Amino acid sequence: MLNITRKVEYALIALRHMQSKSDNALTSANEIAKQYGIPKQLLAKTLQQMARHNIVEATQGANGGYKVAANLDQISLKDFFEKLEGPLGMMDCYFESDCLQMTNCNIRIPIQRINNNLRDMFSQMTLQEVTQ
Amino acid sequence: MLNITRKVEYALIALRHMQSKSDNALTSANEIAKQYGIPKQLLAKTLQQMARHNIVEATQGANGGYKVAANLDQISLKDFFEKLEGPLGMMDCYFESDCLQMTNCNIRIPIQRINNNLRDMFSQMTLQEVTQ
DNA sequence: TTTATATACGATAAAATTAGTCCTATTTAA
DNA sequence: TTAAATAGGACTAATTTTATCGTATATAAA
Repeated sequence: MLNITRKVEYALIALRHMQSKSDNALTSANEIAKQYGIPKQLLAKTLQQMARHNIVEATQGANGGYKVAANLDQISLKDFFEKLEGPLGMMDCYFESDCLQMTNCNIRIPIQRINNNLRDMFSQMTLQEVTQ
Repeated sequence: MLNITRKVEYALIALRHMQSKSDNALTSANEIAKQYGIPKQLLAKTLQQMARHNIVEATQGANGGYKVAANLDQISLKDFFEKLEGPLGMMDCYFESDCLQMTNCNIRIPIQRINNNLRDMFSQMTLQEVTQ
């Protein structure tokens, strides 16, 4: 319960791998996929998604690849998770309001308190802490 | 991401509902299911599971039902979640060690740190805080 | 200019998990 | 004896997650 997704897992592995290299070195999706036994296409999509969010920078073509583009200590884990997977919360009604039971629901408020704690916690942790 | 399951949600709704009644009053699965629009059978199973863990106490037969049996302020949310859904952690390798990539994995240690934070947070919150 | 190796990305399929239902047994008050 | 309730195993349906397929585009190097 409360598992992170493979996508996030792969993204973290990739970031950490890239951070261990010199600043301008490029890393291909293939290289990471092989080394860690990760499905290449899925990893590629994840890297592309990070590129769209300017977390990594892509270089196309032969000898291309990715490198870290952002200051990872300025990106909270909350933001990182949300960039990859969308809203971070224990129940959807934190964000959406189309639950039919809303008027009857007796745990909405307390769940929101928990949610806030959870989001605060991940807001205070940075990507750097995981990938350094 | 990081959603709780319906089972946990239904359990919380049921507990809160029961807590709003006088101490020895019994509540049937049917009553809760109707009032909150929850599938009755699924709710019943959830109540049964809580009964097995002595969170609620069941009375069988006609006019039977459930009532809160435990001191909810002495049960952490972590324990509650784990009673209903098993190990609480962001990645299974926190508990299991059969991941083939273990030797290569570069994020195991940092993820364990996050996990510890997460578990600590839910260890410090009580069921009572959600259901009061 | 061709080829090989990359990224980009939409569409779809497969797998796993979660949610819900069905059925039967047992218990107990009326 | 009947009705209403819990107990729980087996199964089905729905949803989400994970992975693959196919094609387009970019670029370095032969």
